[in-house]
Amino acid sequence: MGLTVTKMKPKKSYQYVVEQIQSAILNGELETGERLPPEMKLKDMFETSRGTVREALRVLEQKGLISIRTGVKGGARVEPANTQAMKESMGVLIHQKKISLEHLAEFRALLEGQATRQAAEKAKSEDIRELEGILTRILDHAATSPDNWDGFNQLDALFHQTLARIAGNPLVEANLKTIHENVHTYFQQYLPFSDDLLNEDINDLSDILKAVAEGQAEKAGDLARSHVNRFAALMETGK
Amino acid sequence: MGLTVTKMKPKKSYQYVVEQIQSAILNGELETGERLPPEMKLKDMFETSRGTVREALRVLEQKGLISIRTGVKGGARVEPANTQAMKESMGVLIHQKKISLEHLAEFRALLEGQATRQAAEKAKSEDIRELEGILTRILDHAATSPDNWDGFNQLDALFHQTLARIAGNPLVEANLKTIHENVHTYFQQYLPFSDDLLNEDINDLSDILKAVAEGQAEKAGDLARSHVNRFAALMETGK
DNA sequence: AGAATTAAATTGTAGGACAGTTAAACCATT
DNA sequence: AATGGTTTAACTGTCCTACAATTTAATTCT
Repeated sequence: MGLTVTKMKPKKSYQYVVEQIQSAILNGELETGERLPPEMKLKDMFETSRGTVREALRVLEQKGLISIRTGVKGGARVEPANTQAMKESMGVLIHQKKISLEHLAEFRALLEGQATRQAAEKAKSEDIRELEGILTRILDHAATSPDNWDGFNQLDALFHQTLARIAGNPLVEANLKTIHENVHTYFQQYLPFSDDLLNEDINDLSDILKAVAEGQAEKAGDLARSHVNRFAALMETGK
Repeated sequence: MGLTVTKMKPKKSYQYVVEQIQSAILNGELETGERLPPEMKLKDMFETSRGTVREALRVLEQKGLISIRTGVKGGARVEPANTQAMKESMGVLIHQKKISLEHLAEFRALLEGQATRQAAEKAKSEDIRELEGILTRILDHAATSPDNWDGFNQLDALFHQTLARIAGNPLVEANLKTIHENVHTYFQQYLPFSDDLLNEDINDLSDILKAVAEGQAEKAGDLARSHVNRFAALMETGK
């Protein structure tokens, strides 16, 4: 019985609208920032009702492909590529306990390791300067407002995201960004602030930067991995 | 100037509906499979219009939290947790960022390596049997319809996805599935069929399975990585 | 020139009507 | 008593119309 069938379920009409607008966006027929026709016009173009068009627009909005504003010159505009939808769906999965802190940390360690290793291979001198700049800001921050744990974490994430950008693979970059955002949102609570922790983190980042600057790819990757793993372990034990 | 503000943009009313239903689902107040009230009832409960309720339901549907059926006993039902929405948004990103075959392959090799290594660590005897079953089907397929390249690729993907499932990290699993789908859709063209290729692939999979069955994690991971890299290189050269 | 007002374009929300879909209840025929 | 067809009722799917709210641009007033 090698027969395979696909269910013949008729598409709802808003789906046609979604599909066509989506592929226009993905194919570049609609450029980033470009304005879509108003709902009334779309309704005529697709020969459907305004309600149907609006349902389609809601879906496209949720997918992060467009944003909508009211008023004259308002309407739907094509959004630049962003990880918002991915972040949200990962957040939902975390809530649903389909993804645990362990899963997140494991995946993160894998990606940070890869990103850092590649960054060490590819980094140009201006990249190194950029990383140094971020590290300086972190040191500043630690010196001036050492109890602003949140701002500190944002700088830490920026450091890692910059490494990912330097590494040059947008898939790694996007996934890491999503993970950072979700760790921040859901698991920050588990990592209480302490002076030791802050210094430990700064030391780790310095070591990583040093290895990257010297082009020691394997070492840089290993440092990044163990850095992530160590902090994840702290979160899991709750201290 | 350490003042940070969040814009006061009034929420649209469908968003209140989305939020409340979403948190009811995530908090478990609405159980998986449970039926939501019909649109008319929801409209009354939220004191809004049916159109607004429908826009909210579209968003929840897109988020993968509910599914909707027509007819009596139809309506919105809470979906089990799934990675559909995440895969979709990642797929969109791959398109939008025009991610190259190289980046895709690099990322894939990283994930397949990790998944296969972990599968080797965790696989139970029934997992091994399942993989053997898939390999048998592949051999069958090669024997009976050796020129059905497409069906062959699907089985190959199934083998890798099963490894990912055994590995047990849903993030790795979802990412790999997305990549398989996209490789399948966009790059099939670049890898023309040949008998040698097919045999090579079957040999690779056998070796991987052997290493997994013997619990040789590092070896299994390395085999998977080089397997992916070799095929990616073939695609890039166009033959 | 600058401030206040009005106008116009466009989405947001509400309500009503009817068509399409499906599960279940009912009925008829063998 | 099973089988098969028909009706009914509970829903979603689609369309239409009307008006409120929001925002930019144009106009008028001082």
